[in-house]
Amino acid sequence: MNPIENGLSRRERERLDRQAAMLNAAKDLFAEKGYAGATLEEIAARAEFGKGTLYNYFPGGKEEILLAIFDQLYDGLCELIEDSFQNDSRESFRDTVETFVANCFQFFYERFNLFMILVKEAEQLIFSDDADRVAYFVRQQNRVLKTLAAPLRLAMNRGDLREMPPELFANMLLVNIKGYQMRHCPRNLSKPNELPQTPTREQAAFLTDLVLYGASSKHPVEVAK
Amino acid sequence: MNPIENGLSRRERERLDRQAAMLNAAKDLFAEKGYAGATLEEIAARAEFGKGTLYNYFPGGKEEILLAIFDQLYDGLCELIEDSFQNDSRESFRDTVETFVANCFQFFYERFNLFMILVKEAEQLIFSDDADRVAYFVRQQNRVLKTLAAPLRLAMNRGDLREMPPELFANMLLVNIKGYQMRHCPRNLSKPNELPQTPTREQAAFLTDLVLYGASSKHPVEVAK
DNA sequence: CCACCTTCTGACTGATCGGTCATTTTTTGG
DNA sequence: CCAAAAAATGACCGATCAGTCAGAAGGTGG
Repeated sequence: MNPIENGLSRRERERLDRQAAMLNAAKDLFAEKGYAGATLEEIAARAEFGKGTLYNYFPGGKEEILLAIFDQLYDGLCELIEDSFQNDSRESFRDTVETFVANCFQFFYERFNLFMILVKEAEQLIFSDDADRVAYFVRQQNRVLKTLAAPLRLAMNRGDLREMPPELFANMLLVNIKGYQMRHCPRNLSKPNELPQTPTREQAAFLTDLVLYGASSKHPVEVAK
Repeated sequence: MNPIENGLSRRERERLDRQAAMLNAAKDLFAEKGYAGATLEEIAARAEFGKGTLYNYFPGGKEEILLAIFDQLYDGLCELIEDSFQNDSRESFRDTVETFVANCFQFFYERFNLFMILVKEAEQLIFSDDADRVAYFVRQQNRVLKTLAAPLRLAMNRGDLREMPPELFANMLLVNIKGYQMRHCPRNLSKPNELPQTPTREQAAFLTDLVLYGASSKHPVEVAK
């Protein structure tokens, strides 16, 4: 057996590469034609595989592919949370939150078409009577909540936030971001001559102040120091 | 034959009522499950007809139903334009435009789910290689443009707008409204405990000022009188 | 009440597409 | 270079659904 490189054999790495290629093809086609409109044959063709090969990598078929894309999305969100709250403490907690909110907007913006599809499909799936699928979404939701609750807990310990169950504020924050995004969703027409690019920083600041100065234990004037 | 009432026989009125019921069922189901996801059988069932009956009213089948919904949408938009520019001259041209913009936002808001579907399907259809379908959208587009250009022409004659081809400004206005809407699209989750309802009036004012004081021949201070 | 005509209907058909699997192709280890 | 294992493939199958049509239901006018 060949020596192992960064923990994975060549076989395993190639397998992951192929899976990723399939997922990218699927993401493109879902964004273009919707979940129902994209056929497995097209997805396979775009990834340069036969249709049957998809089933070597995703035995659960089309739905497993969709859920794998959800996994990526939730993974990306958790990573984004961790990165945003990477506390080098050079900025105030308020600015850290603003950065986090802006990062969320950016994250959403880069995936607009896909995101809209996924929201729609998620709503479809989560209201199905299949307990497994419902459980899947609950699990993912909780994972994100826990990830965000951790740095919020620290902020509470530092006195930056009023004392409360951190998951509660995590949920409030996420709900506000999603609500704001859904109200202010941009269109990534990938035409460079469209409306100006992501003017979301001041929106992030606005939302941050809104959420924070009802939850922060300090009054805005104190914070301005 | 029975006497005619408001230009239509009972037969004709009943026929139109049934068509309308079918279209409403289709709109609901398209908004709920997307165009691909809604089946003709469901649409027929919701309108309380057999599937075959749909074809008496829409011989072109599912696509004709979709296009009929587009017709309603374009009709509604033209009507909205005419209503908004109903010139009783009691308000300034700027305020008339603001009202028009706000009405557009409202119009969009009331149809959000359906609108998103339609935008998606329109993009799908308009990039098909079927010349008839492309022609249909071009025709509808021009109809709206003409309707809006008429009052703009009058405004130019009154000196409220700089001289230019009115269709040009009509197009600019519509493009801006649509662009703004797509960036600020709300979610009609029909849950009353969601974010506040349609706070779009000040957004309309903002967009109006933006569009107008690059196109108005008068400087803002002059207008303020 | 009947004959005719319109409207309605849902069983049927053909096409599409998700999913399967026997066969072919490629890779691996000796 | 070969045999065996792994991976890839696309013809095939069954389900779904848009669209058809022969016949039922209902209404109309004489």
